Amino acid sequence: MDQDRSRLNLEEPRRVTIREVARAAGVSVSTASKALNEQGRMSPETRDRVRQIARDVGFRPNAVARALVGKRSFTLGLITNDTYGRFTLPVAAGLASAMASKGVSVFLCAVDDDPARVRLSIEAMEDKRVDGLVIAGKRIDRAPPLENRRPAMPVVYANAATPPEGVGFVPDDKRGGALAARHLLSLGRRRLAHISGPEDFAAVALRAAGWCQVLRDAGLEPYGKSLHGSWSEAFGYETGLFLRERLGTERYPDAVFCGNDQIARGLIDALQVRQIRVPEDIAVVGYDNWDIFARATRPPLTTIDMALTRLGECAGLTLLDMIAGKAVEPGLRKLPCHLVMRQSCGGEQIGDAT
Amino acid sequence: MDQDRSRLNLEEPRRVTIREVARAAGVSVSTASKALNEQGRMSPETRDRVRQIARDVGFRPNAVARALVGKRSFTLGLITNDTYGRFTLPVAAGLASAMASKGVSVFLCAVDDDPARVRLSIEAMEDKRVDGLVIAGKRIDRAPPLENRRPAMPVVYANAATPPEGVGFVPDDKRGGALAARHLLSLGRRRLAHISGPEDFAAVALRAAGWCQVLRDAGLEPYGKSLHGSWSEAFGYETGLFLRERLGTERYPDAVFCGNDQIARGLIDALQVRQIRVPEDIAVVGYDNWDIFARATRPPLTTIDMALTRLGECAGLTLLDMIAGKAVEPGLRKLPCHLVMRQSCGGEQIGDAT
DNA sequence: CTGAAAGCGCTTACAG
DNA sequence: CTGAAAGCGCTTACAG
Repeated sequence: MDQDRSRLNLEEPRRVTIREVARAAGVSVSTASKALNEQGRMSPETRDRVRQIARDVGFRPNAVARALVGKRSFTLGLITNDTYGRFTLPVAAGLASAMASKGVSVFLCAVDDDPARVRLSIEAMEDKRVDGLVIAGKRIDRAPPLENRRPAMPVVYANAATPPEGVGFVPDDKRGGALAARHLLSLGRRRLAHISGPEDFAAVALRAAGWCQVLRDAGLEPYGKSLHGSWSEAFGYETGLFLRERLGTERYPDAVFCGNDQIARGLIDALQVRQIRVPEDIAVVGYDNWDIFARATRPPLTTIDMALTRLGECAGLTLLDMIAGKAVEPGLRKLPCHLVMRQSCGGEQIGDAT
Repeated sequence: MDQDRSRLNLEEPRRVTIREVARAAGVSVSTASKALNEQGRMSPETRDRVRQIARDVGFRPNAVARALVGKRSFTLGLITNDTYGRFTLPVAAGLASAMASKGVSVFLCAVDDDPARVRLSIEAMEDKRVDGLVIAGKRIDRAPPLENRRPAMPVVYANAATPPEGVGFVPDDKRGGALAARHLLSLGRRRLAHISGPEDFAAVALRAAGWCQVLRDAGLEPYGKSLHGSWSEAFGYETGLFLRERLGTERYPDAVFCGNDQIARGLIDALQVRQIRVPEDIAVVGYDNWDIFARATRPPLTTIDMALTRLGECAGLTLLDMIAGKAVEPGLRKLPCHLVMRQSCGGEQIGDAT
């Protein structure tokens, strides 16, 4: 056993405790604690001496002990049903990195959509006394199945359905749709078609609503039927092969706004087969700014970015406020999207904003 | 403040402690503890009574207190520099879910490649007394910059460079290359070309080595030069447009093994432009089994799956062994890859293994 | 078989 | 200004 440990360099380092710091400084443990935490009044000399010695011996307070006495663990849980990761990944990255700079660590709980795993995760987070929970999803009208469990700590929702009295953050999809419309109008396009994902997604309706409203404000109607299918290249491709037939229009549209980048890519590939030029004949705007797609499309895709990393940051910072007892209004926060220009719309290329 | 709490349903639930369970059961705290943990000898009656009462009042032991006294936090850290997420995401999912079923939670630390953030993360993990650390990367010949810090707890590397005395898990890329070669040979292909990523990636050399060895054992030489470029569709596409020229061959190959799915997809798109049929004229094998690419390629891609989710699981389970003090041999474990058949090679379609 | 005591490493009133 | 005491919620020897 000792052999094994040494073979793997596992010798437990006997970590230095505050007691040893206190003794080395010739003060009591409580004085050492106060010096280290800048609490209460004390002579600058002893405070500095304690801190210097702590630094010298490499003292680092045991966060577990601190959590036990302080009722704060400086720890958060992230519960997500998006194991596929398209959405949670940027959210998690933004959250973890914003929290790291506040000294807060984040537990990752991947739960699929299994209520039993959700329950287990929440219990684990409760047992470990996390200060708060971020509940993240892959669509804004669903959430991991919490059933009726109300977690014993503050909760913030991120890119997921938020209950009436909860606090949640989602991308402003309506504004995203409006951005796409305004951009295409500004380029002089007038026959504006829309192809999107399944109708039962709230995001689909919101993006379409923002899109339509801008068109109507400009005195236009959406060009042709609005088309719905899976969030896949296959749907975009198959639609692109028979675009006029599907839209029920005589002419081709001169612009298409697609509900995500995959649909946009499939569409563009099919238009190429049909010898239709993008952006000359048809301008295309995608949605998601999923790099790996948007950049690889020929031509590279102009698309809407939902700023999910920022969403993760905001969710975390708000959760920290709630944990600190600050007043936080319940409700849904819609975070701004932005347009990333590449080459699928022509027009001025202001460069790649990513 | 009380208003705020109630508005947000933040009333701190006064969680029940073991002391209350003990009192309700009419025993001492130590007896209650032993009953709950099945430690020591005691009469079945009191044990059952205590446990029943604990269940009734919904007692859940405070994991923080347990960690403090037990020197085990049932907590792991995952440190990754793959914020892009292609590799870490499946690794993290496999790790977190395998650990969850053991009652172990995983902290997510995204560090980019910034040494300062690595140091901060490791210190945070040490302070929080995690039992062990998984260090994950995006390529097998690099790792997050630990500098000379040796973490104060057991470490396992996952899909990252592993130091001589460390324990690491990587996909068996050499065998992956061999699998691709054997598959194409079995389909009767004989002019076998290879296109891969940048030469300085160890994975590139390993895949090529496995590939070449199988060819040589079959009395063949790789067909044409082996080509290297970025891990992108663009490289695959541009190579596909001028395939013979790039390979330096007179005829087209009848099969191409690509270093990743993106290159394969770019290649296939270009071959379509050139009116070359896949798989009839050229069979194509990718690498990664990145769903979103492999399925969307026309035709869907036969490719090598690195089983990264399983890699995350294995890394976690081994780390648990090390934490438990079991003997674990240092060294690199190469985990098997497997071939996923779709339609880019023809041959028997045994179905989609994903 | 059961309980009193000590202790994990820290912080926080409270005396001096 | 400094320290002794109590306590966070548990577990673990050790007596009885």
